[in-house]
Amino acid sequence: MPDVLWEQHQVNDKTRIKNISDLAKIAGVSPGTVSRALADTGLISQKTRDRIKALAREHDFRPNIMARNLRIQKTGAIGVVIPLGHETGQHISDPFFITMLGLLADALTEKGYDLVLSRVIPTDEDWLDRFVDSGRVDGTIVIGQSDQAAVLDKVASRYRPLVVWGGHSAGQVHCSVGSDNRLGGELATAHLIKQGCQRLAFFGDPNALEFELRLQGCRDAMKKAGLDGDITVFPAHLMAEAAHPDITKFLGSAAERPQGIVAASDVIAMTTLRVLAEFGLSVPDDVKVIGYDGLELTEHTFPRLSTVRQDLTAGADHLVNMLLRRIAGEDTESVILQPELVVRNST
Amino acid sequence: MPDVLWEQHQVNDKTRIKNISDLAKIAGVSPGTVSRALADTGLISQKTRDRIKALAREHDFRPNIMARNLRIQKTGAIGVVIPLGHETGQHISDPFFITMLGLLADALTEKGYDLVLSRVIPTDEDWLDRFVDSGRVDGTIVIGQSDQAAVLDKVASRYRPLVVWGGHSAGQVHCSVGSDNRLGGELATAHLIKQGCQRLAFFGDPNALEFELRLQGCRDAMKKAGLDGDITVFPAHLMAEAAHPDITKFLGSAAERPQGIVAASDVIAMTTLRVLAEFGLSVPDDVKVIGYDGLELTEHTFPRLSTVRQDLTAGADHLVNMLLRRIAGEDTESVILQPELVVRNST
DNA sequence: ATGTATAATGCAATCGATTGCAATTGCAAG
DNA sequence: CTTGCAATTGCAATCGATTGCATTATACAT
Repeated sequence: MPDVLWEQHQVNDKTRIKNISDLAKIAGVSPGTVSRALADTGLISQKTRDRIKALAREHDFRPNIMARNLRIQKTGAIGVVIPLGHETGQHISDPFFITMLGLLADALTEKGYDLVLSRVIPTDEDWLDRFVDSGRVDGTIVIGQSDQAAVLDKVASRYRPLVVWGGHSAGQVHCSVGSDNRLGGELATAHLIKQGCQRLAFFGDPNALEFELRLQGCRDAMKKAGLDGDITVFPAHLMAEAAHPDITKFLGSAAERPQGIVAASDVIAMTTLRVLAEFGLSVPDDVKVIGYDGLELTEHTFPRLSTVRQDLTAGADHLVNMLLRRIAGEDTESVILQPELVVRNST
Repeated sequence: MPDVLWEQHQVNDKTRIKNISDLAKIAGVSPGTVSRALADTGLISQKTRDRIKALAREHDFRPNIMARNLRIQKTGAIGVVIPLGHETGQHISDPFFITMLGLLADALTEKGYDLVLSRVIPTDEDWLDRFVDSGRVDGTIVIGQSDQAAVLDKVASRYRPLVVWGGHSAGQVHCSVGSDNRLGGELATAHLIKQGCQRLAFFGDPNALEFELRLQGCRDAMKKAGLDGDITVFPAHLMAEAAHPDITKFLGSAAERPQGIVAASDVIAMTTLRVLAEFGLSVPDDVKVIGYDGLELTEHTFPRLSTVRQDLTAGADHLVNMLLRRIAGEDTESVILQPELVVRNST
């Protein structure tokens, strides 16, 4: 351990290159030249450029990013914000967010951007303004509209580099990427009906835009199948911990137990599966359950969960590509991806 | 006074306030005064301070963060990096990472720091140097040592603001926070033995430091129980997708099927549960399985998974508190948290 | 050589906020 | 009405890299 301290001293008292001017001095050129050499503009002769780069490597010097950012007026970072609007207790560790976040991290890293993560609980209607105006990021990706569609529209009308993962509704101002939630809901419901379900329930809070759309899809399917009566809507919480007691109560007291349950998300579906098991009900024999999202964890439930898969990888790629185009000043249209029915053992 | 207001509106309608000098101009003071007023240094008289703040709000002006960062030589951001070393295919969406990430996001946000996320696949031994020297962050949290303990030690010897989630081993240079992995492994194994298991297996790759420690704990427990023969070590992959075929093969061909399985992580345990179900084996009757981490998802498996819980919330809090202290120049000791045995239905 | 075109480099002004120090104002006591 | 001291405010130099424009070095042709 003493050696360590000693080493530090050694390194420190030798010529410590702290900025471009220092390097310029020992290279015998001007700071501007160093800057250009390091930046690989074609303006500097091969020879001096190599020499400067070698020196930089030798002293392991890296240009100060803050100064660079200030000068070029860019941060090199993209903000990813997760609004937890319609569900105050909701946690960022929701598997869906997390999956999306990981994919975005990969896509952004590949493009050379940093990802700054922000979990926001919308308290007033300026939360997004504050974030985008903070000057910390060059662009912003919002994951999920929650119940904040109005805020998103407001900001989008003045702030270009903004894209949103979520549903698309008529007249929407902000640019979004998401699956066709209504179609997805219809696929799920039609499948349940085909499996013989008549009494259906929808587990999820329609205050979230995407869930609302999925629910509409459910109704579409029922209409097409000529089923009368409405689907029972139960606004289950998003988080498993919170949803479990709710769903238990609902299923325990429901006068007529639904034969088929469309869950608004895989996490809700998983929780439902567990509650049903606790009631001693068999899935899919007694009740059929289908999820939504197509997360990897649906492979590991028992029984394996049928679901409506959204291609999140493609979605993440779209989000970052479109965002970069918007940063570059281009205009972009919202993208609606095709959802895909995945039939496994729970239906 | 009226003239002033009128003038202000003129300005407001026409030119946007871009920087502190603009605001200083319309306030009739110097830029320095504006800076001090907005920063709430006690140096500016109540009256002018209020006036300036009001103007700032009116024009919704916020000082440029990049300029501020450059001047005060701080970024206001903390890097969180996830090295995916011993497992190239491993994905950031691993539930454990994600959970930790969410907790860190909360803790950092609360302290006023941004979180910049970086997923790194260590290709050479300079990956961490590059990150910490990039100048984008004031400090760095590494989640998981993976097989990169040497790199962490190297960087830690010269870069103070670094803390690591993971195991603690003798002579370790970097400052870490983590549970007592060896004890945790022992707890899990002792529990299995107490439930009557004799032939045991450990699922997980000991190349990762934490897993190695957990495995040592397993051996400790066996020794204490006087069991002869070693525990069978099977280096299952971390990701469920990759682990599933592996485990299937292993359990299908193992001459003597283990009676108890200690999984190095909850995710591995979950996958094991699924494979066993597919073999038609009953848990816990035929085989007992215990996980490690105590993630929330273990509540939702079937059967509910016994596991060794690490208090990740406390861990995250320690990580950020210690990091902030290190940034402030203090020294900190590694922290070892107590793991806790959680017995549910899989053992 | 001499001129000219072109490739390399240097110069100095930015980007916008912070802050040590100097200058001013305010206020009270003399 | 000074003088003195403290409370405010202004001035100007930073922080470090980038870049338009000016200038010098090099190459090539005549």
